[in-house]
Amino acid sequence: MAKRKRCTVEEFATIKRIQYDETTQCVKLSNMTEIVKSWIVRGEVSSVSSLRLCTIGKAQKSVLNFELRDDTGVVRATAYGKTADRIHDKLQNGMNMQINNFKIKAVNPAFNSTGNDYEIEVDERTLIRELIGCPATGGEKKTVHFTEFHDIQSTTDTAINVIGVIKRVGDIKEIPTQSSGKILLKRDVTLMDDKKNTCVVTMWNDDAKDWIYVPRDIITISGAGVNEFCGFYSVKLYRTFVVVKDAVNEKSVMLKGLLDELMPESQ
DNA sequence: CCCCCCCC
Repeated sequence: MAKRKRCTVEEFATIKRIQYDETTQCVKLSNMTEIVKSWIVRGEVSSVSSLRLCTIGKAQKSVLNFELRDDTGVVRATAYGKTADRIHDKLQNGMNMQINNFKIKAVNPAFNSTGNDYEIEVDERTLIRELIGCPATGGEKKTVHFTEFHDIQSTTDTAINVIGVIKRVGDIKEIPTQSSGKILLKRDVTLMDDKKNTCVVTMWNDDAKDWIYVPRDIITISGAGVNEFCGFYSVKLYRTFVVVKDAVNEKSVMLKGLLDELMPESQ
C-alpha cells in the first residue's frame, strides 16, 4: 500500500474544489470491499449530521457523520476532531465529493442505516474534495431504504430511516429520572404514512427543545433507533440522526400529492 | 477514535 500523505494547510482551511476527471478510477459505493485497490470514492452528499462533542479516550473531540450516494449505493462517513470542525458547515446536500485516502471499516447496523456493509473513516490524511463539472448523467442516485411503520417492530437492533407527514407535534415534557435525579426533556412527534398509519418519534433534550417542524411538514428521518415499551414500538432519535424536510425522493413527492387527503388544512 | 437518547 502506498504511503499516505498529510493534507496541506490550504486543504485544511476549506474543502478544495477540483474539476471532475473521468479518468480517475473510483470505486462504486456498493463495492467498498474493493477499496484496497483504489482508495478513491465519488458521490453526492445526501445527509450531514450535526456536529457533536464526544469523549474519546481522555479527550473531547468533535464527531461528524455524513453520507454519500452514487448510482449503486449509499455510504456513511465519520470525521473526527479538527477535520470534523473544519468541514461540518461546508458540506451541503447535493455537493459532489471525491474522497481519497480514507479508512474503511465494517458497519455496526445499530448505528448505520445505509444498507452498506462498510463505512468510511476520515483521518488526518484523508483528502475530501468538492468535485465541480460533474456530468449530469450517470444514472439515478441510490437512496436509503425507508422502513414501513408496521415493520418497525422487526428492527429493534438496527438503525432505520422513516418518512411521513407530521400529524402532531407534542409539547415538551420534563421527565425526572429515578437514577440520577436529572431532568430530561422529551417531545413526541407523530408521523403519518400514505395509508394513514402512524408512528411516534421521540426526541430528547436539545433535540426536543430545538424541534422546528410543524404539522403537514413532510420529513425524512435517517439514522433513527427503535424503542419498545410494553409491546408498543416507537422511533427514537440518536444524536447522529438527520431530519430533512421535503427531501428529494419518490416517497416524499408521493406524500406531498396526498397531503390534503391525509391532513386536511382545516384540522 | 463515535456507537448514545434516558421516561412511562
